Amino acid sequence: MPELPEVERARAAIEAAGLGRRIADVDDTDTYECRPHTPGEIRQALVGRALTVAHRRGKTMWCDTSGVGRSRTPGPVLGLHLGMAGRIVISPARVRGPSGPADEAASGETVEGGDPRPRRALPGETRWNRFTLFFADGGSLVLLDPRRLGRVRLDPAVDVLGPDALTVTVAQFRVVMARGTAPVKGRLLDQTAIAGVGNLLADEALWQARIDPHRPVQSLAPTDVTRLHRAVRRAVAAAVRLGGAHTGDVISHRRPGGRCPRCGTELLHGTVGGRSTWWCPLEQV
DNA sequence: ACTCGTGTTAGCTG
DNA sequence: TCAGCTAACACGAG
Repeated sequence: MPELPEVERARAAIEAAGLGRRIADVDDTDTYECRPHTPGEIRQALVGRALTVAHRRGKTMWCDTSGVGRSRTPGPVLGLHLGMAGRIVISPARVRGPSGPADEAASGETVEGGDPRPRRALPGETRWNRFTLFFADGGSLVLLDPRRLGRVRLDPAVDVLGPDALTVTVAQFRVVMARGTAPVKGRLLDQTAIAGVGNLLADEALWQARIDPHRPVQSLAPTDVTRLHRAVRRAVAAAVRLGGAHTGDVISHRRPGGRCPRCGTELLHGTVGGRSTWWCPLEQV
């Protein structure tokens, strides 16, 4: 799951529970998740530092890091991407009991980011842990990612992303939609055009705006573009508020036999912009 | 067994 | 050179 709303939830979790904790060790040995870094490279760069700020643009997160010890020179930026199935789990500091760390009691609560829906992973399940920051206080920040399409990397390129979908202005949106022949859904999914719209949010916004996902961007009238801009921002904001991209009005109807929640027409299914797409053939024109 | 997929990107094509 | 498209990635879920 993650689209922008789930990533924002993960960012907020890091902000709430992951900042200012000294990094004592790092498990960066998953060569898929940490590509193109080699095992030990991220560990070497981060041990002794702490995360200081958690940022997000679209579906990409990145954290600033502190200097080591008393050094004021900041460390590298830690980029985090949840891919298609990633989650962030942050566990609290452990309180050392009189007989040592073995009988610690947790202080505070485990904080999660990413898709909030329940899943099958058993408590204590670690096989999907792809990257871990072990804090000096005994807690940790873990990136879980069954599908291994997430990415952890130092100093990620953020400037290649388009404006964030939550805050994109209508002027920026017009520029993005002004050129080319791509289907409008494909353009919405292009992270260098607009950052943060994934497959579900794209279907939801196009349905809200009553625009056929196949329409070439150049064929959109100015009123279509302004309507779509509003629909994108509203759909993303509502999904952030409600807890995920799956909360959209049309999303639960994206299945064989599913009908348009407004007019009852059976939704059509196809591939647009390389992704599975559902739309109302009567209203989306 | 087999298909699908809420993301990204290298590589191909016109 | 560039926009657009496809396959591949990796692996769980139905």
